Amino acid sequence: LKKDTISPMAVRRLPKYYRHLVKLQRKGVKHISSAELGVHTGVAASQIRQDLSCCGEFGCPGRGYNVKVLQSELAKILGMTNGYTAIVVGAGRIGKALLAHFPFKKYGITITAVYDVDQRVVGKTLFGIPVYHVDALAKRLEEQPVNLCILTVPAEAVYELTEVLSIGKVQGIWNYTNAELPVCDGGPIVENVHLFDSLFSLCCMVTDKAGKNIGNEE
Amino acid sequence: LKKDTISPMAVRRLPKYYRHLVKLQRKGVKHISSAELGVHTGVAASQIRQDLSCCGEFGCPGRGYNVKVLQSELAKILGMTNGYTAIVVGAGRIGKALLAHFPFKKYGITITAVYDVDQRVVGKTLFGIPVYHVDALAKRLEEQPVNLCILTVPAEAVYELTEVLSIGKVQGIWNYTNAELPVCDGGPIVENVHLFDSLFSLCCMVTDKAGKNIGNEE
DNA sequence: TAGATTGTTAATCGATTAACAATC
DNA sequence: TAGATTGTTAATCGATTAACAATC
Repeated sequence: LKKDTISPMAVRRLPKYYRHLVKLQRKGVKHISSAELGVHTGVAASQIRQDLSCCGEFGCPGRGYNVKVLQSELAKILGMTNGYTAIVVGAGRIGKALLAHFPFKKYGITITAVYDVDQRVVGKTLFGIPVYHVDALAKRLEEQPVNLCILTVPAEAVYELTEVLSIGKVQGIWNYTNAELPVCDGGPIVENVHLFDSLFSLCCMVTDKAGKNIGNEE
Repeated sequence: LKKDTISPMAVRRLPKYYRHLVKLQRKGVKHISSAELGVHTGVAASQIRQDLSCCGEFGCPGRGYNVKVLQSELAKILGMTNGYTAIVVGAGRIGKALLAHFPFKKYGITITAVYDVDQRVVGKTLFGIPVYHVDALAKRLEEQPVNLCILTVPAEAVYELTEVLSIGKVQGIWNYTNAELPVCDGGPIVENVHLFDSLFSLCCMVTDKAGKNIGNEE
């Protein structure tokens, strides 16, 4: 039963399955059951089956999933085979760290340009990618549309940039700023990294747990 | 009705409320209603009231929430007033980017040490923080426990390190590696950044949406 | 065939939203 | 007092888990 939309919660688990399948294939494992995959990923077997079944029928009753097949099916669902193009807006430390370390190419994503306001980098290249001034972004998006934008600018700049990216028909924004982007319906899909929220969710859980332990074992 | 545990979903929204309250205070706003806060954060008003009420009663019927009071209450709940200490394990680009840019100090977190295996940085300082060899980690944790670890090492190193951190009684791990950490019950709480999953969740949504638009308006 | 494991339906659980008495 | 908005309870919604017939 292939559904027309993957549930939001499933979408967040599929990359985790993919990561594990890559590992399994490297080890030479040919088949894996939902039960076994569940042990490694910390997800219930029935949840995995449900997540996978809404994208199509990849499994084989009695034998489980073919690792190679499932991996390549997930690669398609995750958009790795679409040849997506992306730009990096903001060539600060985070932008540079991503350009240097994140294996975009390996997963089918081509970084076509970097944008910044700093005249010391504009006109040069970073890791082989040409750097343009942010002022040129709107016009360049018109001429050469891209699928994704990796946004690593200071929070003050997001209001204007979100508009430029929306008008420029960017389909997805990977947002590293700690601001909420003012996108409207039909605009780009935003995936927030929100490191601040992530760290303080952790601190909150640590504090919560430590508070409960008073009077208990510790 | 103050509950003894904050729901996992609420924990992930509290930092977002905090961020917005800081903005409001900067603007000089004294009071805010759940309805108004909802417009800015994209969360339903009743959801906000429920999230906040499980931490205590901060609001005032008829007037809303006092911005200053709510902000400082959230700071406490998020652990910002605990004077947490943290170490950075892995002094690569990501570790350095965080040390350079993330305002740990501003939110009550003190980075006490950095650990790496690279002899070129061991013994020096990074942004004023001393860098030690990872081999010294276990012993140093015994002598000087820390609350949090920011883990920015290659995935191969996580198995051993998770054990060292668990034995060393680290309470929380902010995990930047794309591996799942093998923590056991009672061990540190792990908050996964999982940039890979984040990017490909976005790509999956973009692909999903683009697929549905075929035959529609576009 | 017997054992294993799928895809799917039904039951449970938790999270979100709506409603409203209490109250500033 | 009248208007606004809280905290909380009840109703709804969606996501997770359990169960099992189908099937390799």
